[in-house]
Amino acid sequence: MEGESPQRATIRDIARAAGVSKSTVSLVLNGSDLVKPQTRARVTEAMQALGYVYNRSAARLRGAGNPVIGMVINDLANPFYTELAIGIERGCQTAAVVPFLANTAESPVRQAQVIRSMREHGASGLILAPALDTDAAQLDALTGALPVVFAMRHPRGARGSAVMPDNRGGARTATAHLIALGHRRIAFLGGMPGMAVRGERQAGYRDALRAAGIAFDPALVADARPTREGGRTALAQVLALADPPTACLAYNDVVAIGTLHALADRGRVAGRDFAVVGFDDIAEARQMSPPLTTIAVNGEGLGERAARLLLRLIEQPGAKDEIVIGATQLVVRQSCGARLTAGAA
Amino acid sequence: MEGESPQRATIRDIARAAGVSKSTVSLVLNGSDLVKPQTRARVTEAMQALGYVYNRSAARLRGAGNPVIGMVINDLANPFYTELAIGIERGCQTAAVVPFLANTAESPVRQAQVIRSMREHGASGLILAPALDTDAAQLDALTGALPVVFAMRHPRGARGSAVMPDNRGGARTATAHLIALGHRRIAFLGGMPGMAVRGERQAGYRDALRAAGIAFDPALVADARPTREGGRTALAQVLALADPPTACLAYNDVVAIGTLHALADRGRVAGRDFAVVGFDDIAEARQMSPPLTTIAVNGEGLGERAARLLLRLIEQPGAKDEIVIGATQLVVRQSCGARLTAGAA
DNA sequence: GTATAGCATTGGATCGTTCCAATTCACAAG
DNA sequence: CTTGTGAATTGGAACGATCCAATGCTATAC
Repeated sequence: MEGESPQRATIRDIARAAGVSKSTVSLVLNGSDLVKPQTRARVTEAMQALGYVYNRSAARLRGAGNPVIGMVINDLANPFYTELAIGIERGCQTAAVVPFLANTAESPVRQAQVIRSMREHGASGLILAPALDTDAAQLDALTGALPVVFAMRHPRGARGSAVMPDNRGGARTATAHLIALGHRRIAFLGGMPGMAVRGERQAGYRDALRAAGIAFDPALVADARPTREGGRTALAQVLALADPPTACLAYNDVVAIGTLHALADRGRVAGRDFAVVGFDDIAEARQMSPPLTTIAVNGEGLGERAARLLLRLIEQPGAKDEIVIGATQLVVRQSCGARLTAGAA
Repeated sequence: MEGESPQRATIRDIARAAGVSKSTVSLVLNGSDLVKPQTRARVTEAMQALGYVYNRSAARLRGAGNPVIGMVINDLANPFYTELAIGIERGCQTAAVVPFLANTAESPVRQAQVIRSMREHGASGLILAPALDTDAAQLDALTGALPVVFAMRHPRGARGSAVMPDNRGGARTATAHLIALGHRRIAFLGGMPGMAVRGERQAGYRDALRAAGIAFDPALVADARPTREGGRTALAQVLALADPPTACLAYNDVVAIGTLHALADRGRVAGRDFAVVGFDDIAEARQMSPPLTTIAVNGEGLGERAARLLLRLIEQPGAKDEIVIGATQLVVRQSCGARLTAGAA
């Protein structure tokens, strides 16, 4: 088994081996029906024998080949974004499109590198879950004329389409649910000031308070990084108040899970001693003890829609940008205590 | 602001605009010090003005440019693999290498597509956390002569280097720890028959039992998918035994977390009523209530080492394949009840 | 003035594919 | 025997970069 493949085989090598011209090999590669079946067979056989690997770089140079799209995700360590990415991949699978994934870990610098790299590799479109503090002007310069679909966050003023959940409506529903369960002092936990999504969710929270005639108390809003750890510290902060809350809406599920654990640490039972509602409905939420009541945004579905929207934008370069707002749904499990109430009623 | 960039600018366009030849532009792009600073300035300015984007496809055709490597991960929904991916990215960041990430969701079919696609895009090396049931011969055919580093799993007989934790040793240590805490009936929960990693961890488990003179009881081994849900069902299965265990070693942290929740559901306190030890030490383990005792494998560190190993293999094409076994470490938290014992002693 | 450097720049062939226009081929119709 | 037709195949010029060998330039030494 000497000399397996010193140099990558090219279509010329295949052509020589199959006794045809390189043009014919190219036709076979592109599935043209102009090639006689018998010839096609000889060519594919030669490709097999020589271990031929298609060279997309060469093809793209001629402007041919399937489009490549890039997904640039701000935080793959957050299960929600993993679900989003999986949805995007599924949306690409039907079309003959190759998605490339990159994680920016919330770093705008890394984000810039990654976007540049994807453009250099010839990406014909981008799905972007932008890092925090992304500068819209800088981003516009970076993405140039490429079609862009933002997911979850839309940097104020940046050019591009967007797919996002109804943050404000979802938070309003969640808060109203807690109010209906009899709570009056409801905390809003997690997320940092300046995060746009958090702003929207907080607005929904205040909508519901206002509608119920409950005064907004800034002391009940605890800033914290959107992590499990953040959920723990945020809960600790509001429980230390002289007049502590009896319930909370968390910025997202990861934060909510942190508060659930923090409650358990204190020997308090979520859903009985304190009500918790999350946001996102990641797969994990259902597995908690008690299972987490939350607002389902259907991350995979949003990803799939983002992918399809991007594909359409690539197909029709003239198309107008579009904002898609996904519906949300309250999923009542046990961390909010609704079942107890229902049982008592 | 008409006619922004109808066609992507090429080095010829830059050359014309800067009044130099395309060769000079190329030299500037590659940071050659042969170019007069003043000329370089004129060229970079022109690139700025025309919004020039480097075309890697063209460069690679000539065999130039930074290498691209692919990371093919079997399950990004498992936080452990997310940590691994983040480590790999960090390992690439120092070198001027662009990592591309893809998720196979444990599907060998998808894995084959993804590997093919990465080769076609000119990847010069692969880091592969292979899907379950990956066929070694088929994989060899797919990866061809590319340098490959397997992470976590090494399909029996497949060509390539590997970076893996000391599964057997870690499981032995974990089990010995439970035995030292006084447990005699210790379950092994989660994972499916045929999973190589599980086989190794189970071997370590049996090593420790044997060393302590405890008979292995097959009834204490519960198969289940390696998910939170799997952890729940596996625990339920062994707790239903006539002679139930008092402790368990979980196949991995995700499974362990499932068992923790299942215990809480039954009103039992992990670490007091039942001891749980996990495997991997994902970030989440520390956040549990009670915090999870587990075997730390340092996923990010393994990823970083895999990246560096691959880079070396790419540099020196003649280099021998290498197997790296990472040390593991027992991290004692509270789910095993050790602290109680320590307090009582 | 010519020779001798060495620095800075440049033309052109090349990488592996696509795709257009041109060619070959087989065969039926005139 | 020529002509026409459509199917099958082919040669060659691109695409946008790299990089070698060749050239132009400037300044100094003789």
